[in-house]
Amino acid sequence: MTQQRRVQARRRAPSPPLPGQDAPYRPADTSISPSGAAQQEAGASEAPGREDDTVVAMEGVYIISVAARILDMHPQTLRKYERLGLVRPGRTLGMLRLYSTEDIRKLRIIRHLSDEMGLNLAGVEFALAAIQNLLTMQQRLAAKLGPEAGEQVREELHLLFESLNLPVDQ
Amino acid sequence: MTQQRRVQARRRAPSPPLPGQDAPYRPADTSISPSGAAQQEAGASEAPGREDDTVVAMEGVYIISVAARILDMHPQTLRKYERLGLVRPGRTLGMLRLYSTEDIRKLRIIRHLSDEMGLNLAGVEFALAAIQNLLTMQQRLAAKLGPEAGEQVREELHLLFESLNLPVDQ
DNA sequence: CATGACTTGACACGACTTGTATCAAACCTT
DNA sequence: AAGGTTTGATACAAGTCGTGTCAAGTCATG
Repeated sequence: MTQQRRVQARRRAPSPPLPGQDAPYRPADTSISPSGAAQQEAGASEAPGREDDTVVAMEGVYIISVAARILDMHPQTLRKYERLGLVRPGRTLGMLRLYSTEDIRKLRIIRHLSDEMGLNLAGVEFALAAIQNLLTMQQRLAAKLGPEAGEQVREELHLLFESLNLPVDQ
Repeated sequence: MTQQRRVQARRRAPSPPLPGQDAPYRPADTSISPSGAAQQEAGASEAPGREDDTVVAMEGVYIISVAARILDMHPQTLRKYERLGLVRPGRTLGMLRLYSTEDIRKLRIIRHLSDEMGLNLAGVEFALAAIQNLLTMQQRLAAKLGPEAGEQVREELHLLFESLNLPVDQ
């Protein structure tokens, strides 16, 4: 009843747009995806002027500066998340990080768990593991119990995610 | 692979057994349970000399000092948890907190989530809600799909809790 | 080859969280 | 009435976490 929210809403924009060396624009080439593709797509999703959550999903990979812009997160934060094992972006031949759209989606969930729900990184790790395990559990149950029971399980899981404020699209 | 553990193991015994006023022994009477019952039972589960997790479950209620001794947690910590809505102990007529064995069990889970797994309190709240919702989901599915499918669900949930390191006995 | 732009890892700082210590006041039992 | 305990409030120390900064390395371009 009392149950205060304890949402801190730290992070996010205490810093003016100072041109510090860590929020650049044009990425180095990738040597994996067709040369320059990441750069192009990143530019495309930035140009329309919409700023945050509702960026249209696009296929492709992004180097860290572009991924950071898309997510509105600090590049150092993304690096730290990788060090802690929360995400695992690919690498170019030159060892540059490459964030896939799947990584971006995962990072959005991480951002929600951290900012909106106030979890620390251990909690984020736990929640991600829980989501992952629940989804595979759903698969197994559907395989074992047949399609209609599987559908019931899917519905229940949907309700669960909803009541836990987990933005999982299944 | 790299994936370091990030277990901090803070709390727990940086303080010598100084006789500060907040770790007493004999509780005040309760006026709800038969007079002195809490005290007796607390004494019983302490006397055998075993110290921590494997205390045999007993029915009864405990005032905060006894509960704190049983759990090896600081009374102030228990009060703070109540303020945050994590536990909701009963009260005597004189407003003393009364912790049931169910509360004790819940507090053990909280302690595990916090100490062993490193979750902050927001994460603990999330995990507790997840556990609760999963258990009621299990009930609903068993009711809808019948006993054998219900048993399958129960098994899957057991595996889930296990792989998430959640000490839930179901 | 030289230059510029960018990323990399490492370190440090400030804000916040959290368990614990401390205090005066109120309560209960002897 | 006296002693012991709980209560709520406040304060402090240690840890967490996002972010700023730096030198060194990599890559494309002129």
